Amino acid sequence: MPTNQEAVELFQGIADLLDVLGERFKPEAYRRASRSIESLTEDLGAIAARNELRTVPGVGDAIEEKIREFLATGHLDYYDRLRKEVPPGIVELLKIPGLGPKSARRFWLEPGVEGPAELADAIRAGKLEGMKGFGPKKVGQIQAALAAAGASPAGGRLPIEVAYPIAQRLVAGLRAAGGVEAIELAGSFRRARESVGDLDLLVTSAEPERVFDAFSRLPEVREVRLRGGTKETVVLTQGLQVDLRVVAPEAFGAAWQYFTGSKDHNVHLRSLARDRGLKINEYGVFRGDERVAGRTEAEVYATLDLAWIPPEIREDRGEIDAAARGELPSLVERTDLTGELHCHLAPAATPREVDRTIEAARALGLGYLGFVVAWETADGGRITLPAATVAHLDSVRSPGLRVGRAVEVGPSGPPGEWSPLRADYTVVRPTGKTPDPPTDPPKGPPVLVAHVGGESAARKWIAWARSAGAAIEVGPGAERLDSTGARAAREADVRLVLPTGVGNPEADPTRAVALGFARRAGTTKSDVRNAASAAEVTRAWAPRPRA
DNA sequence: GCCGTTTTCGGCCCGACTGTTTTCAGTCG
Repeated sequence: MPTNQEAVELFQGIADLLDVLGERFKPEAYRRASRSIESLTEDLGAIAARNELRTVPGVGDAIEEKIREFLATGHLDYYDRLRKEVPPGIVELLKIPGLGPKSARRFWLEPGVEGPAELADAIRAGKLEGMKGFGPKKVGQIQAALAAAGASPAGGRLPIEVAYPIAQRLVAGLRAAGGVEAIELAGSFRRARESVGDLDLLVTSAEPERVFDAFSRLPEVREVRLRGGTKETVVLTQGLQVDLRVVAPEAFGAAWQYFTGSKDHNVHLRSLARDRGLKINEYGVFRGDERVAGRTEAEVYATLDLAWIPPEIREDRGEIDAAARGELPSLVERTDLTGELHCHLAPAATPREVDRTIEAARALGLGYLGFVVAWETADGGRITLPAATVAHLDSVRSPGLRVGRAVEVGPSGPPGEWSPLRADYTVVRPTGKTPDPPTDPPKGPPVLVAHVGGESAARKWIAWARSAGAAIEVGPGAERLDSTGARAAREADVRLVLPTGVGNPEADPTRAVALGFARRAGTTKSDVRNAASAAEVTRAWAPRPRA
């Protein structure tokens, strides 16, 4: 059976083809359906089996029919027919920055160009001269874009944990340059999407020119792609595009809302506004010429009688209706976290490092801190912290902070059996030898599943965690649940664990990104194991030995 | 092709920027 991702690509492909064929509204309809499927947390096949495809936003009679055909046969006649009408290279042209469907169609129909390479040849041969709307400057841009596309294919999306430190540096750089009053990040970064295609920065400033100049001169900026009175677009050395916009303070909320998106969320808001005789744009909410809101996001939402909606769930997946009914979930906050359950130290960590970590936990106000004292590595090796270090963490008496021990093992044995060390609880991880969950539920102390990522592994381990009463860790990277996995876990009534960042100074993005993923999945405090009270979490831990 | 507390037909977010334009079209987000 085809995967959701294959359906996403199928409908995107149809949209591109329809675009080139000159269709007006169908392409957007297929893109809408494609985005909608992309944000599903369940297989299309399962939804189809329940006869609920029409509940997916953007799916109507025609697209439901096409999904069913695709699920049943693995292909789609309609798509195959469209592909016969358009040379494959014409769709490739759409990927060239600055070239859209109108231009691609004209190159195809007028000089008869059927792909990027042919277009480059046609330009060199002067075949575009005299084409209306394509003067020397435009042709030069296209030529440069074609060359750039050939040199570095796919300017793909960046994982958010990779983009995170880049974004922090850009913000810090702009602040240091001066002239900046408020500065915030928007776009899919703010919505905590797993990957970002670009970064959106929003600034208020009395001196936009000064800010743009400073932005252009940041060390990571490779080229300035465009610059106007209110926005500047640059490309960073590693290829990421960044948009910087300067807005007036009284419009900051409207602009932040607008540039945070998502597109579908904004379109929905706008149609609500229209129904009320209001107009929303990035400058504010207007009744006629009168601005009625715009300084803060909450103000903008309030004009539509909506509560402020957290950015992580602005995907037009029902959050607007929920806000209208006053039924938005109260999403987990950083300050809800009561402790850390998965703190790794270096294999040769000293007692001093234990103390430093405990200090960090105290600074965050955590009520418990579980150190992994022995662990099985991904390739089946075994590591135990130095005896003096383990003895030291047992001896620590820190008022208000309960220190615990965890042992991290593969799923093969009864958890913890191989370890000579007492453990308050067990962390289970898939290993190279045994990536699948054990058939029997674990016996003994409470269990946290960590280092699980990837769609199929996540599915299996969520099912196991459910039967075992275990929790699963959320966060960035291939070894933790992303927002889709977190939602699946939540829907299976499996508790989540969020990293606090304690004990891992390198992992600044980890804590923030994990929290974003959890919120994106609609997670509330009660879904998170390490947001319960310290007493509740540590109740099952072994009694402390006397010092 | 989708969608509906104004609609089952007639709409479909809206503005910045660029280049090529004598008033606008295309692209992008």
